[in-house]
Amino acid sequence: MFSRACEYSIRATILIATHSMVGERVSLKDIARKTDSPLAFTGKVLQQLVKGGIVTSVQGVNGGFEIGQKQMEETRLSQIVAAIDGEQIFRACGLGLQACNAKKPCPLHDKFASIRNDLKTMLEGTSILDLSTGLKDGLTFLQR
Amino acid sequence: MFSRACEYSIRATILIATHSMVGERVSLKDIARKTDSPLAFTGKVLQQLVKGGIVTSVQGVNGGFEIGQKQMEETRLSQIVAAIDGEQIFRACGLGLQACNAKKPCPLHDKFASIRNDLKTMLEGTSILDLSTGLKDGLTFLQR
DNA sequence: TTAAACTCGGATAAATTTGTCCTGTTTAAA
DNA sequence: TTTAAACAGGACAAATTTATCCGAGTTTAA
Repeated sequence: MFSRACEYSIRATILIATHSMVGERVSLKDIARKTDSPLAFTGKVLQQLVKGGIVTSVQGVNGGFEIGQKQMEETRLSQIVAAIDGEQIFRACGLGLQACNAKKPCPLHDKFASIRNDLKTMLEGTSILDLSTGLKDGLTFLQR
Repeated sequence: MFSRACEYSIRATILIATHSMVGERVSLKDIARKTDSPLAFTGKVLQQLVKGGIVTSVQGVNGGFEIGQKQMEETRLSQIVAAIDGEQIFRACGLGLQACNAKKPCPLHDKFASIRNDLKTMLEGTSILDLSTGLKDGLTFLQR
């Protein structure tokens, strides 16, 4: 469904949020370890999120990644997905046809659009905070 | 959502069905042209469908691909997807975590499982015939 | 001022997916 | 029986995604 890069970025962001909730930063090293993600590659995708204004990074000793309280409340999962995988997933035809639309639909158009819209609605309705509270409370997990 | 190979295979199968409805075979050449797919690559994925028993091929002059009436009624889109992309799409965790399940869920588990099940239900409830009739009647399209 | 703990970013490598090419085999018809 | 149309399949090439490596810059604290 999502690319690896996107999966890593979501896992990382959720972890960062649980630390930011208690006023801590997380290093890339810890992120990679606690989300079972390749360190250097995760570093790359996190840079994209920094550029996208979704998380903040601080260099130097005691540096790391963090996300503001307001950011984690307001940022939607859809924004992370869009930042890494692009908007295609929200609009693309299920059969890969460029010209497919409601007026000239592919055979799967209606049925697929329905699912795709449900996905979009779900991603737009889910904040980073929503995903992070369960992890912080030990109700959900990020380990492989 | 689906791989290119899977998109091509679905497009090809739908086209084959519209021809089989009127007792014709379609050549790979025609399939590639009418579904805007790369010929040789589409040939490969069609071989997988032949091996999977979803479509039938006939070699030699006037050969081509076909699908039986019963096959197009009974074969579900889910079977094509499974034959090409595997079952992962129906079971995988949204965040790519191997160990994610209902008892030890990832933060997105419930919301994602819901969408994924809707997709599964849709694919299992859609037959090749369902997709082909609209195309045959000129109500839907396969051209890019 | 030096060392250590960090992120940043370019280069490169590995793996996977996508795509092409070419040769062989089968089949029907001329 | 020859020829041409068609699928089968191996080898290879291109493109994309995933992943690693390394040097450089930044910041804190000893």
